[in-house]
Amino acid sequence: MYKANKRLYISNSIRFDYSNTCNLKYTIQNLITPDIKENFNKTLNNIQGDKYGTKGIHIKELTKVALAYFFSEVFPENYHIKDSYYTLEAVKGFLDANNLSPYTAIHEVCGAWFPLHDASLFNECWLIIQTAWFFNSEHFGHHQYIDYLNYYKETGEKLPIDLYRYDKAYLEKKYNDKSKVNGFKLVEQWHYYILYLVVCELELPKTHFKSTYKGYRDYNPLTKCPRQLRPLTPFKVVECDIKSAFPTFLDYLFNCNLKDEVYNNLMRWHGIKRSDAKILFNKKLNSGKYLSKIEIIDFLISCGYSKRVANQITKLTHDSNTIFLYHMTEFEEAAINDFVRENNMVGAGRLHDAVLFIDKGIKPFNLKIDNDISFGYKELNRPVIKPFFAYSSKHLPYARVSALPTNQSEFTKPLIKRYVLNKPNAIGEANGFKFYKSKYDYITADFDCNKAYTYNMFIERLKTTISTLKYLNNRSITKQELTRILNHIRRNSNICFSVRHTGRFLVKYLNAPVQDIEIKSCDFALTELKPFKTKIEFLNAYNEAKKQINQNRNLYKLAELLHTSYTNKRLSWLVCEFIGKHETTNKLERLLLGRLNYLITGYSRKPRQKNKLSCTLFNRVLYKEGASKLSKKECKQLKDRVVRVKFWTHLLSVRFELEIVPEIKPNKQIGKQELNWLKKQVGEKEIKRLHLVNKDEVKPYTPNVNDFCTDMSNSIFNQIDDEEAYYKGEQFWYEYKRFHEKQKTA
DNA sequence: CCAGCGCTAACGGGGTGAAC
DNA sequence: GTTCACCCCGTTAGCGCTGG
Repeated sequence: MYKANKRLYISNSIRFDYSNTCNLKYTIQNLITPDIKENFNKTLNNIQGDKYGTKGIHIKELTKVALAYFFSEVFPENYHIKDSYYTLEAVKGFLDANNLSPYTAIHEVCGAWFPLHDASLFNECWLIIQTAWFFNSEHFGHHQYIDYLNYYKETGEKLPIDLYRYDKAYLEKKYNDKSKVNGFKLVEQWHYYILYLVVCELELPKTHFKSTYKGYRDYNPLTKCPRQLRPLTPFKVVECDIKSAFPTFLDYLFNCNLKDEVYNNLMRWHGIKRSDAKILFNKKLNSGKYLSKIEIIDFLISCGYSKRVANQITKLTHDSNTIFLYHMTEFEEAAINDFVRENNMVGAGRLHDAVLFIDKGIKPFNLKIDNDISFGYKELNRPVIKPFFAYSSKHLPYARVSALPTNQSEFTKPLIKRYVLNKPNAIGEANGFKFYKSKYDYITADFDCNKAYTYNMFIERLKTTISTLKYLNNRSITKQELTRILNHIRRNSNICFSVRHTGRFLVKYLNAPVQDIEIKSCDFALTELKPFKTKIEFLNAYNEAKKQINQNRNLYKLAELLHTSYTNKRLSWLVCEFIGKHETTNKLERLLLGRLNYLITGYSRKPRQKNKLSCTLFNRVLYKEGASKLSKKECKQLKDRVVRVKFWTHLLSVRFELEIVPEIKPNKQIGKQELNWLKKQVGEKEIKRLHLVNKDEVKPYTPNVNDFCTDMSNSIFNQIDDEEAYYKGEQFWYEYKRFHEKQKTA
């Protein structure tokens, strides 16, 4: 049984002395010099082609310079270059992941996305590295066409024709040729064909390529490459050829309109294929030496020409000065030149009546020139779309990677990504977080891409996202929006996957019915968009926010307790439970409570039930109950304590903007003493919590409960997700006013 | 049937040196 | 001194590839 023949026909002259996975760190680093750009440019302009004996630079050397240019000018400088990056395979991976060139690679390699620089020689670098990788890859150096011919010539047996995947008639025709097939030669032609395309595209000098001009035609490496091998390039190639070239020129010359009909008539008349019709037509017209004018006129009439025109054509076939072919190629050259000029195709290479060029994604060509000559547009190859999935290890700037772009302008129409189902009351807001009394429910289409997924999990997550977006927006997302999302993930996360393949796979789910929607719940939200750099940073901020809110809440509770007691003139032992287990969390509140209780009752611990009355400050001082029993000294001390309690009550009332009881007038001197005492206990920083924040420091925009269900598309809560990162330069206090208002109305 | 180029085997001319 | 085998080297025919 015939096995796939993977014999390589790579001759020494084109062989590379390193593979795609060879680590070239030392070589590359030695080539990185301050004048790398000039060096790369100089080397490019001296590229060796198929001309024997000239001293151009071989592609394998040029590639090393291109790699040095890549790491010097294209690779972002703020990323660490790992040793494993110094290979052709890795660099191609980076170029494929973030392709800033207009070209399209046929084979995509799995690589991390980096913000590459669009350096001045990026396109040159891209083409050289893609080409070099291709020459070293499994896709180059063998082909079924070569294998089949070679096997036949060596053994005299034909390999199974039904397994042949290309033009079988063409192969059969080649079997009949008696010559020896040199696979090495064919592959060399293939090699120089690709290099010549690159040289044309980049407008490099062709001094090291064999190219001769004769009979209005240009004989270059393109004309030497077998037709079967021409679509096999590292990049997308397009061919534009003149439709029915010679009949078109005859039409133009003799003012008739047959064109394609000529070949059609011959095909019908003789029952032959189009390619054979072409040969027959030219065979006859080239036979001026052997055939009489009458014979040729008869033939032309059978093609569909009128007698008058047929007669005029024989003037060309029987021209003693110039052969018929040159009459045609003169037109051919003019037509090609016009086509190239009109479409401004500087990078195109001529192949007789056609031009070949590396595809740059620009399609609207002027395919008809000089009114009558029309050109065909044919893509010789298309990208091979294969799935791949892996994780890269590049450093990510943020702890959480959102699957959906945060910037609304990424989408043509605004997309709702998140929807909050109910609105609980807020407890408070600090450090960019907002906490709620209870958990609230929400639906989100987003997910964290900075987590480890298997390929299947990842696809399922994306399907859920598509479904949820459809549910939230009441419409299916478009193909473009899907591509934007996939590109966003590829760009910002460590997940390496084929955007082309995944996109193509997911397209069929765009219009699928909505799946079960997952409802999540959470008791906090974020008020800012800027991302955290690490997970611990998020947790620290989250905990800090919780702490600040709890502290404020504790202090407010104390203030309120004191205030109401004072208002009701029932000032006795204060009982207040604080949130927070950690010693430092509510040290200030506990100290203050202890101090107040001491001032009010004279005890540092809660007195026994029976002494309750005697321990109330107001009972004894304000109402002067039993005051006569006290000594003068005791009276003075009691009055002093009243002043101190008054001070605290005033301070806390101002702090939380409570309505101040009229008779309270703080003594500034005593107040200073009290504050100094507390400062000694808890420190300067903590004391600040007792004072209202400067109004200017408060952020102008503060989201409120109305943000939730009113205008969904503009609400900040529908743009960001929990944990969606945020960063604030300076810690700030967020006062409690809003919370206080909520408490009142609740 | 025409054109081009590249490659290779075959051919043929000229020089050389051994054998007669 | 003549002859002939042999080598070197340049030319050429034939076949490969392309285009119509």
